[in-house]
Amino acid sequence: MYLLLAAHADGAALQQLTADGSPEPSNPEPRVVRPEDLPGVVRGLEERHPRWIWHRTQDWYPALLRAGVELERCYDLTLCGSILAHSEFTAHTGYAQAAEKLTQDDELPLPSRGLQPPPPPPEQGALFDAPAPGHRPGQSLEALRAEYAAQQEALRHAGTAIVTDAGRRQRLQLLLAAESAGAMIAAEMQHTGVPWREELHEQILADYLGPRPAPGQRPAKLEALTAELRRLLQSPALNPDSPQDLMRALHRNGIEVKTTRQWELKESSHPAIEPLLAYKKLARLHAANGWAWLDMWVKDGRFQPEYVVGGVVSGRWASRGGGALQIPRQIRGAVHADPGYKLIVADASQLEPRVLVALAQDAKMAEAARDKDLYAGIAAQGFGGDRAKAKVALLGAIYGATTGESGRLMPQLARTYPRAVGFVEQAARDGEAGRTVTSRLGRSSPPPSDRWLQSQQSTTAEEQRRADAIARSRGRFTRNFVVQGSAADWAACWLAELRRRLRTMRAQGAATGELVFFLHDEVMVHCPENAVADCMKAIEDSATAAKELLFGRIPVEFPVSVAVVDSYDNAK
DNA sequence: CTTCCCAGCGCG
DNA sequence: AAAGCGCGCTGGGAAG
Repeated sequence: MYLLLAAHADGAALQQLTADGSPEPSNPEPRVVRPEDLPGVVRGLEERHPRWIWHRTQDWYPALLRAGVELERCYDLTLCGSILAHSEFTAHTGYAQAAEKLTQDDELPLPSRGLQPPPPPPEQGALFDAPAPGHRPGQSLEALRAEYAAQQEALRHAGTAIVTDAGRRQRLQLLLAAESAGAMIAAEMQHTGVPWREELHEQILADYLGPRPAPGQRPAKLEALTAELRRLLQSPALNPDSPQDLMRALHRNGIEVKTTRQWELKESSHPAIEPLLAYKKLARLHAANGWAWLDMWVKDGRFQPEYVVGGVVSGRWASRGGGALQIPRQIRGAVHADPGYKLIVADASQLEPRVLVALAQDAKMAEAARDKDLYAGIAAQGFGGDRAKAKVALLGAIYGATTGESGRLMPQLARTYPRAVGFVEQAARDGEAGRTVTSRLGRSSPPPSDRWLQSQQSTTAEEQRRADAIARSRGRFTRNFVVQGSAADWAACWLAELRRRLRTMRAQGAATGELVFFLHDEVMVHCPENAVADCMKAIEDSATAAKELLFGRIPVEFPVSVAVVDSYDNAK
């Protein structure tokens, strides 16, 4: 059952659709629901397990969650439209071509075609008080119905320009489902929040920085280090937070650095370097995750960041507010389970290299990937047992390293694994030549930038040199895109499978945990102690399911390492 | 005064 | 030990 939910002047409009996006013949008339009635109506309809179709999950779902309504599945027209408009699998369809034309004409697409920046978060409670999110032309029930029908039509023809390919269609359909599930999970995780103990955070800050200072003041430890630096560098007014100021002071003392980055500073043995590095470390903690951050972002024991699904071209999520995807190790001790609960922290081990093995179908590397430690397996096969070397070489292949040790190891890696290396090399050549590349499930890289297109017109030798640099830069991007994007495909499926299993457990009346955090290849479940074993199994089963959804039954393992802890800093 | 960009560093 | 990919956030500092 498919239910389209759209904004309406009097609240919301609902219409039942068929799978291809036509009005359901037995019940074709839309129904208008007043805002205050919407949660109850939606809750009632949910019993029929519909797929909710809406312009953006962010428009509707947060407010429904606040009203206590959780839903099973949805179809996010904006996120799916963005994928379909750019995917190579649908590039030959009218849908993608219309989107392309809109881009060229520089018009605002309907409803989005993935070209809009992410929307600002809706006002608290605004949905049910005001006439609805985005009551705008182009987002009427009829416009959204037509959009859904157009997307389904494009999906039906997924394949190549010559032939519709059931495998590609299935993968793309899976991606759309996983992306939409991701949008729901993002809203649910924001609603739930990460369990965060303010007093533990404050204790960490006090240990590192000293007591909380007055606003605008440096904490005691930073103040002391500043005084020491001023003395050692004979610069009484030095502001160590100013790179320019700092650079001048270093030069006056014969420390000839070109930047003030940590690694360059470490080259020098001047006595001021050690306190300077200490200062930088602590200043970062104070500025990024200090008392101001705690005041701003943690309320009632929960950190509730906004996740931006589709915020990264590769399919990874981004986040907005609070730096949710950059929680530093220093303060992870503040992430702490509630009494009677545990945190289950699981991450996919060496995900990107394993994804490369599967993409390239490199049988030799697959042998190495049967090891729990893929790098050790590779080291044994081609690097004389030197794990560090194997790791640097493989990551270098995925990122496109050209210089340094990583670059030097590439020939050796290519000899041992011609298929795997050949796969990323091909992606790099495609990117250099201005072609797009595509993840396993069908998310394609953006077309070449204007800069790249401009550079193709180069005439002089100097221009040609710059054009080559631009092409190589795009090559590194597309080389990485196929791996990072397919890893994001896998992670999206993992997350969606896990959510489904956790919901099933709860529906069966079992104790179960809640997803509270997701970070590229890592999930955190906040879980009653008596449900830990079942949740761990769900996490592991979901990882296997994700692998098979992407690649079928292939002899490559995607192991997850799982830690059951009270506190995030004990998770590894 | 506000707005924008950069350097630097946190995460994967 | 950094570099090769992808992000967000901060303070400083320049531009408007």
